[in-house]
Formats: sequence, C-alpha cells, structure tokens
Amino acid sequence: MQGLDECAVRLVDPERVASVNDRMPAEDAIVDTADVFSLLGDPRRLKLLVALLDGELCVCDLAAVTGLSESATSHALRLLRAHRVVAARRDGRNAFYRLDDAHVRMLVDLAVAHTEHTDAIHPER
Amino acid sequence: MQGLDECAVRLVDPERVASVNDRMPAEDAIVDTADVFSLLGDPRRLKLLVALLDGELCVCDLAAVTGLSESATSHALRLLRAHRVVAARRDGRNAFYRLDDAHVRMLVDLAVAHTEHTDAIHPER
DNA sequence: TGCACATCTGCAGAACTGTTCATATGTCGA
DNA sequence: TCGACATATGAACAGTTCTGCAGATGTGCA
Repeated sequence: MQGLDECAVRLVDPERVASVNDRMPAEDAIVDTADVFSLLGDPRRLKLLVALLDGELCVCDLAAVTGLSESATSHALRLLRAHRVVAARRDGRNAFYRLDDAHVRMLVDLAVAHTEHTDAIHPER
Repeated sequence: MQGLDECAVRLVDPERVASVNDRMPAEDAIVDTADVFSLLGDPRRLKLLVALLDGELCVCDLAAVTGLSESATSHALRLLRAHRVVAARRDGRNAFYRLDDAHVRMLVDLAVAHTEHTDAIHPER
C-alpha cells in the first residue's frame, strides 16, 4: 500500500478520480455489500436460497434439494442465519428455514430470471 | 437403526421438494450465477466495479481509487475480464477498463442504491 | 425415563483466493 | 535504438472457507 493522496501516485485523470471517490460509498457499506454478494457466491448456498424462494423448508429437505450432506447444509444455513439472510423456526424436531431478507430475495429472484434468459447462450471468444 | 426408505434420505415434505427441484435452474446455471456473485463478493473488486459505473478508467486511476497496488489491481481486472464483466481498451501505454456486462452493472447499481438506503442501520450480530 | 431422531457445533484437514515480488511485454519519446 | 513507463503475468506464500467427522443439544414418543 502506498500514500493515497500524495506521493508515488500518478493519475491519468485526477478529476474523474476525485468525482468517483466522491460518490463512492463508505468503506463499511462496500464491505457489507460485498459480504452479501459473497454469500450468494457459493453454488451450494445459492441453491439453498433458490429453494427457499417459494417458502420455508426444513434442513433435511434442503439437504435433499441441494445434494449436500445434512452437516454441510446446517453449516451453510448457520452462516446465512448469522447474516440474517434466512431465519429459522423450530417445529418439534424439525427446523424450518425461510428467506428473511427482502434485498437478498430480490437479488436471487433477479439472478434466476436472468438465468432463464441467458439459458444456453454461451458465446465463445 | 436407519434407512427404512432406500437411499437413507428421509423427506419431510416430498411434494415441495419435488416442486422445488422442478423449478430449480440447471446446475450449470447455478454455478455460473454464483460465479458472478462471487466476483462481486470481494470488496476490492466491488469497489473497482462501482468506480467503473460512470465510465472507463485506466489501471493506475483504478488503483488509486481502490487503494490497491497496481499489480493487485491488474490481477483483479484480469479476473473480471476473464469473466467478461469488464473490457479493456488500450490507448498508448494506458489500458482503460469499462463495465461490459449489463447484468452486472444492474446488480452493482442496485447494490449501491440499496447501500444508500440502508445507510447507517447496522443491527448487531 | 430412555431411546431415536433432527439438527447443531467445534475441530482439523483440504481446497481456494488474493497479495506481493520479480520479471515480462508492449509503448512512447529522445 | 534505448530507456522510462504502464500494465501484465507467474510463482509462492498467507489467510480464508468449506467439508466431513464426532460428539452435543434438544424434542417427541413409548
């Protein structure tokens, strides 16, 4: 890392840099947002969340849907729960999970929708 | 004692599981989507992409904005480029990068917008 | 009360990711 | 053509993340 403002940094377009810096969200906000994306960035977790789009499911059903072991499923759900992305409801011996974050729901929905469009289109290059 | 069924999988709500499985996108699609989210899941890369929302910037300016070393910036951009999220244009000795994926742009835009709403609201954890 | 079940948790190894350092490539100006 | 510069790349190392395992917790039923 080097000095941000003064030495050793040559800028090509200092004005743009300044204006970009200006509208750049606070570091915390960036980190939080990246955290959320990061949670969605694992295929297993993403599948878990997609499965929950329609409503709550219990751990063993989620394990079945995702193909994960129940332990792995539980670990994943714990992470998601820690970030308030899902919430759990206990019913007898079962734990039912549901999506609990409107923002995340939107992102997942959106991703699935886009998935269906892009379908099999895989341009080489 | 275990497995009365066959494959040692007991389901609580087999119908829901079937219907969820039904509308679950293909594995490939899930993985691709998770890949994209994963790219957005790193604060440095996310910052890079936010910086590019307004238009192209060269590597050294991007390094300045994100506070990354130029090498790290280059590596990050390479990754993003490999996934067709950004594209590069060479102009003399400089390389100008720009956002090249409408879907990603939308996600980043959305995230930033949401960031501004949620502002300082930080429930404990 | 005791047992079976569903889920949770800590731990340790494996796999992955991002950074730096060193060096390579390609461009410009003298 | 040479040297300074901007960026790219490869290798290696450090930190993080995920999984399975083993055992813990909590619940329902006989």
